[in-house]
Amino acid sequence: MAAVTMQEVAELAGVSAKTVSRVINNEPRVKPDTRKRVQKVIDELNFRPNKYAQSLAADRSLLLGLLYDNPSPAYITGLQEGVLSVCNHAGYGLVIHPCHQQRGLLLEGVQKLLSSSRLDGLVLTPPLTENRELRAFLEASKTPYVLISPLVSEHQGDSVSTDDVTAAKLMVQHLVDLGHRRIGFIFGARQRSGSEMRFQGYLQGLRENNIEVDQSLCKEGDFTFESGETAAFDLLRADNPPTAIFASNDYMAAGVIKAAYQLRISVPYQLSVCGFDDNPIACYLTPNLTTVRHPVAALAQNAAQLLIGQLTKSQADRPLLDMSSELVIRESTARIED
Amino acid sequence: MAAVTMQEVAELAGVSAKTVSRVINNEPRVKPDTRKRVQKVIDELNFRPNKYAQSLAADRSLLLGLLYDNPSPAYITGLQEGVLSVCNHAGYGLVIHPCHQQRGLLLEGVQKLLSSSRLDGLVLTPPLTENRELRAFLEASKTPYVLISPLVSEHQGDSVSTDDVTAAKLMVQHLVDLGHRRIGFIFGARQRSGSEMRFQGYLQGLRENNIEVDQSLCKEGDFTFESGETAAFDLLRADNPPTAIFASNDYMAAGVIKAAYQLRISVPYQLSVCGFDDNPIACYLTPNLTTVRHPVAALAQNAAQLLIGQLTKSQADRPLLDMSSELVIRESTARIED
DNA sequence: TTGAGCAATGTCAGCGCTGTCACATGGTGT
DNA sequence: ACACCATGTGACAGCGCTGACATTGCTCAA
Repeated sequence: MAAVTMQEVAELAGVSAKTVSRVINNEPRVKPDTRKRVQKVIDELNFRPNKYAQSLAADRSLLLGLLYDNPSPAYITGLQEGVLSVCNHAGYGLVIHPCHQQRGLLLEGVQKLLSSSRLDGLVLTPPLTENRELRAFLEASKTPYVLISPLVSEHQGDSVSTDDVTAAKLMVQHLVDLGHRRIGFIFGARQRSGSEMRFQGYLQGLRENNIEVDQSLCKEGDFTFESGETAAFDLLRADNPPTAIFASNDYMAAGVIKAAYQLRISVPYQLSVCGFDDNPIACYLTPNLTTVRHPVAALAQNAAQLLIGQLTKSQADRPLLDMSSELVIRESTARIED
Repeated sequence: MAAVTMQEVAELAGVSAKTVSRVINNEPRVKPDTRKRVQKVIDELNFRPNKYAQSLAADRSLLLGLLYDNPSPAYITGLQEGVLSVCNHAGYGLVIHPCHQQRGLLLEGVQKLLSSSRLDGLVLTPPLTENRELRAFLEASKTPYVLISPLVSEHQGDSVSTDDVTAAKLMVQHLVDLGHRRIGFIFGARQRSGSEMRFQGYLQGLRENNIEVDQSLCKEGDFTFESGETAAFDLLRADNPPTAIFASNDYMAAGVIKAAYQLRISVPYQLSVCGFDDNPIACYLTPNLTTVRHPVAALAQNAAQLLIGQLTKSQADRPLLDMSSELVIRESTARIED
């Protein structure tokens, strides 16, 4: 390995080590000429600054942390890739930290993480974004952080979110366009982010199409498969069942499909079903699921960008990416037939 | 924050910094008495050694890397948690590195990773384990690594694997116990680990039950949903179709379920279907899938343990965890009815 | 009694960088 | 002509820890 050091670069470029340091840190006050010369040597020697020395000397870790306690592995890995891509470009490292709120020790774990890895900042993901205790701790310890899709926007700091209201409205419009007017809705867990927004989108979508809201078509759920199945049984066994069911996420939509199967109701011919999130399962269900795809990686990239901006005080780094969600129409929704 | 340093601990404990260093590194040559006294101060002050200083001084990063290019997010997050749990206990950090073999630049990315993060060792996961170029590079750069579920065992270094042969045999036995004798089999991608072993298990299972192997019941697949669907169509439209289909993974099993649905063959009443891996989708399918669960976290923990042992030359750290797979019987397999 | 041998601890330089400050240079305004 | 400032660069200490080696105080065989 025999790693190249700044010294060697400095000597070869005929400058002091400090100037090399200035170049790699993009400090101003370096003559463009010098900068170019140094950069050339850096490239030639394939020099990479020793992160540990950097961190030690500058007392910053160049590390971000990604905290999560989310049941969807696909969502997690999507976020990871997004954050990582920004980190790599910005010379930061990423420490992932799966939490388990249920099992307690959340705070202790985070505390340990912060003190042992000395992270520069954190990215919080739902449902951790709603953990007041955690937020309070971070505020108290003055740890910079950004939130991804927080429930409430009362937060004074940085956060990024998708526009679930618009997305849900789009989905309702899709169903209405297919001729549906009795559209059932299954809530997600009330305290989790997204739930309420999705419902608002549902309401707005109906309103825009002059469809009266029927409370009996709106059922509680908690984002789990089982809750979707139960809610669907309720809806489908009622006197005047819906011709379409909009579940607030894909897991619940999968439950709806199962309930329909058991009641010998054919999807999509007798019942249209749609979900939300575009979880990988959407493609594996029979029939595969019409749903809404979120720009998970873009969310994560923007969050990381924001955080790094906050850390370096150089806000105007690069423009944020588009974060609009997209309707993915597959097989589970169809024109009404009966 | 005002982090506590070794100096402060040393003064309070009435010893030199070096002795504190000895304690936190578990070096011998420290009087039990002294060790206890120092440890007490460490606990009281909640002292955590500065990793960056440690790394810089000792020229080791205390960092492991986890390389993957696997399409299953659930598998990935499972591995991450396993490796992390060991890392945390051993004072190591983890750097995750999603790769994209297809898009090229794999080697370049790894090279960059190694030189910028100076990882102490790597954990390779399938299908990266089969990348000769990568392995050659690691050997050449003398980077310690362990393999998870490699295809071939010609590897002289460390690796951990599940016993897919036995697991597949268990599955066949389960089907036979339900009365099936014509059992279809769908291969995974030949070059990927597990494929061949699963087939061997299938063959052995049949042999043990004195069932003759019917080549026409064995179809090619490549671990994708579509390949499973296609293979199932082939199998089910044949003259003498199987009464059960054993797909080498859950994605293909989902494809089989879809094919059966389209052919109006009821699962499990007219056809039993089973998968392999216990991917989360197994629980969301209708009917939900009988499959084989792997101890993913245990695999990862053992791999990390092995790697750290290799790095510290102290092999006998702690015993490895059990890595046997387990049959998970759900709704998609049933007694033969016709 | 002595010195060899070892266990337990300390001393000190230095890992590769960055912060601070000092210095050199050249352009301005008066 | 001078002070004054902005710009570009370098010298140097030191971040918190560990490796190599030095030192101390034992024990124990000859």
